[in-house]
Amino acid sequence: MEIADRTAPARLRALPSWLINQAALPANRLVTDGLAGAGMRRHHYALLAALDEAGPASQADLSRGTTIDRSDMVATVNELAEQGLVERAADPTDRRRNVVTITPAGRRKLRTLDRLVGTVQDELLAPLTADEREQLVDLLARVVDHHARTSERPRARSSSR
Amino acid sequence: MEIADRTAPARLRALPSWLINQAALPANRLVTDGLAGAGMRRHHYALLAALDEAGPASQADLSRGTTIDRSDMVATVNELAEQGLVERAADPTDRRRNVVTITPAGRRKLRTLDRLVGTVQDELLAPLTADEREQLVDLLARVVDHHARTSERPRARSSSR
DNA sequence: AGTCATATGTTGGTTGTACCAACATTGGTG
DNA sequence: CACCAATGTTGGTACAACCAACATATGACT
Repeated sequence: MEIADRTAPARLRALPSWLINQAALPANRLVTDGLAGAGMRRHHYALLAALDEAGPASQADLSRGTTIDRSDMVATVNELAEQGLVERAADPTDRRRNVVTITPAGRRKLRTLDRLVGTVQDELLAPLTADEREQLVDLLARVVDHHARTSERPRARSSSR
Repeated sequence: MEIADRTAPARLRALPSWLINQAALPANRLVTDGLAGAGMRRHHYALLAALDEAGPASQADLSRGTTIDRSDMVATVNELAEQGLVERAADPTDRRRNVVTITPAGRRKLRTLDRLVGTVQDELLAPLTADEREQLVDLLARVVDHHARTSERPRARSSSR
C-alpha cells in the first residue's frame, strides 16, 4: 500500500540519464552553496577560469570557450566587472568586439574559488575512493566529449555561395 | 589570443561536478526529445514507473517515492489523468488523500516509454563499452545514494503502524 | 566600389526543473 | 477538547539553458 522505502522506482535507478540528473542535484547544491559564500555563481567561476587560462578574449569567444550563451555572457561580465574582477574594453581592431580581461583581483578571487570548489568535490564524491573518482571523471569526460562533438557541427563553410 | 579550441577550461574539465552537469545536458536533451515524441515529459515517466512498480498510492507517497515535489505532483497527475493514463480518486479511509492508480492505458504507454528511454541510453553512452556503462551506473548510484541519505533525514517514525 | 552574408553585443523573452511558503481540510494523539 | 502533523493545492521563486531579433560592424566576393 504505502511506498515506505522512499527509493525511486527500480527502472529509474538503473537509468544512466536519471542517475546523472540525480547526481547533478547535490553537485549543484554543493557548488552553488559554496560559491554563494563568496558571492559568486557558477557562471562567474567558469568565466574567471576561462579568462585565467586562455587570456583576454571577446565575449563571443568566451561564450564558445565555456558553455555560457552569448546572451547570458552579457550579465555575467557585467556582474564581474562591477566587482572589479574583470574589465571590459572596446577592441580597437574590431569595433564590434569587447575584450574582456581578468584583473589581479579577479585572479585572487579565482584562487579562493578554486579552493572552495575543490573541497566541495570531496563532499560530492565522499563515498568513492580516489581510484573510483578518477574512473568517474574519465567516463563522464568521454560522454561529454562525444556529445560536444556530435552536437556542435563546425559546419564546413560553403564559400561557394 | 583567440579561444579556438572551443573546449572548456582545463579546471572545469577535471571537475566532477562540472562533468556531471555537462553530461546532464545531452542526457536531458535526449530523454526530453524522446519523450516529447510520445507527448510526455520526464515527470510523467517517473510517475508512471512509480505507480507501475509500487501500486496505487497517495500523491504525498508518490512524491516521496519519486523526486517530484508535492506541489509539482498535482500538475503531473492532472496531465496524466487528462490522458486517461492514471486515475485520481478520493481515499475513503483518509479524506485528505487522493489515491492515484495507473490505468491499463497507462501501462501500455509506460511500455512504449520504456523502450523509448532505453534506446536513448545507448545514444547517451555511445562512447562507452558495456562494462564501462555498468561502472558508470554503479559509481553514480553510490553518489546519489549517499546524498539521498544525508539530505533526507526522515526521523524514525514513532509508530510505523 | 558596392553588395551581401556573417559576426558581435545586447535586449527581451521562454522553458523546464527544483524548490519554498502558505492555506484549508482532515487525522491522530496528548 | 486542544494541538500538532499530514495532505492536496495554489502561487511564487531561482537558475540554467536556450531562442529570436536587432543594430552595428566587418569581411568576402563581384
